[in-house]
Amino acid sequence: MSGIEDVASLAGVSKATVSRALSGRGYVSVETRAKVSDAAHRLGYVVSSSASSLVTGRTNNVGVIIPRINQWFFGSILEGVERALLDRGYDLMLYNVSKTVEERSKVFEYFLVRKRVDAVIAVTLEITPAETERLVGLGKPIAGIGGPLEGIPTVSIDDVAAARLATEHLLLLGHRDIVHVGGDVDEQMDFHVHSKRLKGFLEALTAAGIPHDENSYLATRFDIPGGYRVGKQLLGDPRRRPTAIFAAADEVAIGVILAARELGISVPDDLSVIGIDNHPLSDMFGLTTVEQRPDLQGEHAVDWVIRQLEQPGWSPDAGHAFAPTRLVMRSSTAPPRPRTG
Amino acid sequence: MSGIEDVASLAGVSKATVSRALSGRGYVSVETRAKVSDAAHRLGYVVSSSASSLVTGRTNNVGVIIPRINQWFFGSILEGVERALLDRGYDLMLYNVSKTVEERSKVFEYFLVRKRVDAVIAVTLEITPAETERLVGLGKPIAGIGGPLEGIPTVSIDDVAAARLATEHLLLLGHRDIVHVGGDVDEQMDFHVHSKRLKGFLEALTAAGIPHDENSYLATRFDIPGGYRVGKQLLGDPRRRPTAIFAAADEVAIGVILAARELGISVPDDLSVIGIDNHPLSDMFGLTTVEQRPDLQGEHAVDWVIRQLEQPGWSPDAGHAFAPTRLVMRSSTAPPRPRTG
DNA sequence: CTGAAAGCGCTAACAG
DNA sequence: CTGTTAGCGCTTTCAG
Repeated sequence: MSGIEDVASLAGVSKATVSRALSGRGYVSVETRAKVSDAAHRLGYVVSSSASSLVTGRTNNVGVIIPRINQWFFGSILEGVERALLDRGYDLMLYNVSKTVEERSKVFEYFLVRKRVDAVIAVTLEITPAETERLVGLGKPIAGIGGPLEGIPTVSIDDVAAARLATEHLLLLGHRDIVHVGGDVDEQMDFHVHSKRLKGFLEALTAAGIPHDENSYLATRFDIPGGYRVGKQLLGDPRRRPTAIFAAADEVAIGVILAARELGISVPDDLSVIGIDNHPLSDMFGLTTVEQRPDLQGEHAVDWVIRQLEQPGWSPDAGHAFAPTRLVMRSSTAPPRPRTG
Repeated sequence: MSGIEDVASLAGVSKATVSRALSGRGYVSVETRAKVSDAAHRLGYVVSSSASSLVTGRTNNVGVIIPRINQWFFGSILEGVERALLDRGYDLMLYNVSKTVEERSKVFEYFLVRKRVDAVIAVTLEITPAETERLVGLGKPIAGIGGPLEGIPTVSIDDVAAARLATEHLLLLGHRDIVHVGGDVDEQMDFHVHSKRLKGFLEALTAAGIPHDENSYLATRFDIPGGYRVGKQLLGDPRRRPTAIFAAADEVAIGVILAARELGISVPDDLSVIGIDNHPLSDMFGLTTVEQRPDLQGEHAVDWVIRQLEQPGWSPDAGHAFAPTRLVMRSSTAPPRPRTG
């Protein structure tokens, strides 16, 4: 494995010139540059990142803290972040951190501090003020995705607006008897998501002058089995059955649809269902949904931190950016069936 | 950010002693060690990984090359690898590499070589001999998960045996008319998986003296919509309908079940279905399956590379290890319905 | 535009 | 058991 010295002597220049030629920093004549990169190529030379980091203080690494991987939302974020990072020449250091305190502290106290990363992207992390302080104290660019993090710029969709949009769609179709199935407070996502989506739902109902009570809302796990379970329970009794359900996530909505099918309830004839996400399976189930693009949110966060890295002094205008959403209409919604009798 | 020098002077010892005390390498008296770690703690000192890597040549980083993230099998592997790595004090550098040549070469030629990783774990990568050579040429421990990689130790389940097990289960129940739904050759996983599972299927049929022809096998995408599509097509015509289907992955099996339900075909009364994976959704669909644990495969690969790192000279006995599988029986399989008439 | 020299912060002999 | 010393491989002034 050849070093900069080898390249220098093969090219007939000094180490300094090789460094300048290869890194692009500083003036090098065109022909010298050519000679150098030729020599580097022939030797298969590649800079030692440790040596280079040692002197520059930059690692070209971005740490990503994410609570889980094997779930569409999180996986998509990770894919988006990864792509964006690789594109820009950075490496991605993955920290899959669950909610257990020890694991978290291990990452916060130990891994992240070892001068291994230039910046940090935190995904839907509900962190304590102390942890935030620690992160910020590193003096490194940080961006969050998902929940708002006090004192850290974050990107997410506008959960309230998305929920309102979904609810309004049902309202516009003529539904009056709508139930919202949201997420469990201490499961999966940070709870802001759940409360905000509920808020948007209630706002839309209120604006339309539709009354609601505690039966208008149900919580369950944010996955297909969670939706299925709640669907069975909610749709089992024909007298209590709403004409439409707004699920806070597509997976939940799909679970509801599966439950409805098993109960012989036709979607959308007897029941309209709408979700949020545009999950890959949603198309197959004809699910109407408010699309969010976690991968783009990931890219956005990457842009932020890299910009801060490359233009020192720059910082995001606002503490928070909203990623776009849009309504994707499919066959799971329709006007309520006119009452017979 | 204080350096080793600061700790040394606060503790009243030399830099070398600090290094020894904190890294655990070399002899240090108990009391000195205490003094040193106390000082380090008070200063919030943490080694500079670049400096340390520069001299030791070790980065405490393991690179993971994986073709996709947002799919149960791959996500589970990644979770398993991540957990194992963090446990052992290593960081994980993620390279999400699709099949496009440019992306791959970028990783192989550039990222991996920058002395950034001590070892590499390659997940279901079908790499060219040249790429293998490049990887091996790095002189770093490598392990593969999934497809066998020529010249690289790998871990995977025994696909042939797993498929045989699934098929034998159906056979034992009395099924004679079984169709295998496998994966598209140029989709998703490397094609060895598909051909091996087909092989196991055919072996079991042959051993049982059951004839098969080209209609015994169908390929589709390894996901729920893929299974659904093929299910609709295969089950649409009552005269061609088999009594059982062995899907090469649970997601495909679930798609088949959904298709069957829509066609009014009862599972398992009219059709038995079995898959491979034990996907989280399988329970909900009552799917009988051959369980594989991608997370454990990930841990196994981590063990291998770390062992090589920590005991130089050690190498896996065999070029390949089989991860365990087991049959998880649920309600989607039953004896074929006795012929009427 | 290029070269010489001085480290970046740590570890690994080697003596003591 | 501990200190001294010499780099690891690069980048960056600072002169030319």
